[in-house]
Parts: sequence; structure tokens; C-alpha cells
Amino acid sequence: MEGLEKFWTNRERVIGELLKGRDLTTQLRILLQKKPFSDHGSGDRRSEDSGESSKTPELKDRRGCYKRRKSSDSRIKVSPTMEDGYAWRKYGQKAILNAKYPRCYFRCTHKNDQGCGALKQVQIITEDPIMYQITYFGHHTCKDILNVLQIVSDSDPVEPYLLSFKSKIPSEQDHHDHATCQQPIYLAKQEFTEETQSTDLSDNNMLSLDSILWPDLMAMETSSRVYSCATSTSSDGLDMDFLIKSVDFDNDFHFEEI
DNA sequence: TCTATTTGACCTCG
DNA sequence: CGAGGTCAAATAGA
Repeated sequence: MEGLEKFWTNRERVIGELLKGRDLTTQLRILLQKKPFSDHGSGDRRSEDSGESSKTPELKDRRGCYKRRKSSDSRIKVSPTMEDGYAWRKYGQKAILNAKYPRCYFRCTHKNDQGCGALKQVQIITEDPIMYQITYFGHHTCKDILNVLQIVSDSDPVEPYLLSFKSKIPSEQDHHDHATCQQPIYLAKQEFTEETQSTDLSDNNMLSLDSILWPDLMAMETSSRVYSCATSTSSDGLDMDFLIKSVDFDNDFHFEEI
């Protein structure tokens, strides 16, 4: 009995924190849209490569010519799935020293048509091969992110959060191709397209919270501290398995209480 | 034919 | 000098 009350109290606090986070994210996004990538002057794509913008004929092959990004710009997420609601295009894969699985490199699909500079790296965790470590660089400036935000903000302020805690439990399929980590990317792209084309948020096309909000929550994070919090109340049919990473909540708030 | 992925080359940085 | 990050030609697939 007491535990149930505690649960609902904490639930309200969680919702409050998430709402707070959403507001901060909105503010941050407004700021970023005014002045994206201020530390690279033009804020263009050459933060990640080098020669293409000045297409010199004699330097045809400029592969690998780029400025290595600062790790402080990154946000790290550990997730059982690669899906995050965005459309990504893979541009490279690399075997990493002491890592059993290769690291895959993705950029936003809208890099060319909308100049979106978001990047991510996905690597299967050697110690826990069902989990992906996803590192985000930069922020989405493409329209996809607006669609995502609209779905969240247009929704009922409370209920969607509850529903959205339904996380996607990784299936064998998600991990059957560890060597190339390509399969889930297609899934993310397809699901996102279908879901955002519909304004009807029924159970069938409800986006999960971790898919929608992680990039936004990550955007608020200035350090790369990682929180891990997985709770399960699956015995009563309420699927609330979820992961919390790298989000600064109130210091006196503890997920363990739930 | 167009678009996305693969993969080896090549560059930067520590 | 080696590891990591990116490019772009080759390739696959819809």
C-alpha cells in the first residue's frame, strides 16, 4: 500500500522532472537555432571533414581529411536498441582496439538537403553485447526533430509519458548482425517515417520516450556521466523497463526509490 | 536509375 | 607511429 503511494508520488516527480527537461530543451534548441556551432565559425559541415567545400581538382582524394571532434561535445547513451527516432545514414565502420565489435559511424540523413550536422557512433558493448553504446555529436537542425517535438508537445502532458515508458525490448533480430550493426538503422528510418506521417497517436504508432527524448535529453547534458536505472514491474503487465542515462535530475531525487 | 551501404584509403591527433 | 574518424569509389538493392 505504502509502496504504491510512493510509486505514484515518485511518478509525479519523474513527470515534473521530464517536463522541466523539456522546457530546458526547447530553450536550448532556440538558442542553437540562433547560433549553431558557434565554435566553428560558419557552423558548416567542415567541422567533420576538410577538403570538400573547396573542391580543388588536384586534391581529388581527400579521404580522412577532417578535424577530430572534441569529446566534450558528445553525449553518451547506452541502449538496448539503436533506434532513436531519427533517420541516420551510415558513412563508416571501424574496428576498435580491444573492442570485440566494430564501431559504426552515422550522420543525419538530412545532412545534405538540410545541412543537419548531427552525428552518432554506435558500438556494441563488449561486456554486454545486447547493449549499444551510442555517442551523439552535434544536434539535429533538420525538420525531423521538429516533427518529434511536435508530437511530444501536442500530446497530453501526462499520459503520453506514462505510455511512452513502454520500451522496445531488444529482439534477437536487433542483434543478429553485430558485425555490421546495420539492421536496426533501417528499422529506425522506416518506423519514424510511418509514425510521423500520422497525427493519430494511437497505441500502434506511439513513439517510445527513449526514442523521442534521448537526443533532446542528451542535448542538455554537459558531462558524459552515465546513469543506469532499469526498473521492471512487468509482473502486473505494466511494462516500464527503461534506461536513464546522462540526465541531470535534482540531486535529492533517486530513481531507486521507485 | 537512384539511393544507401561497404570498405579501403587517407588524414588528424595523442 | 598507431588508433580513430571520415571520405568516396565500388557495390548492392529497391
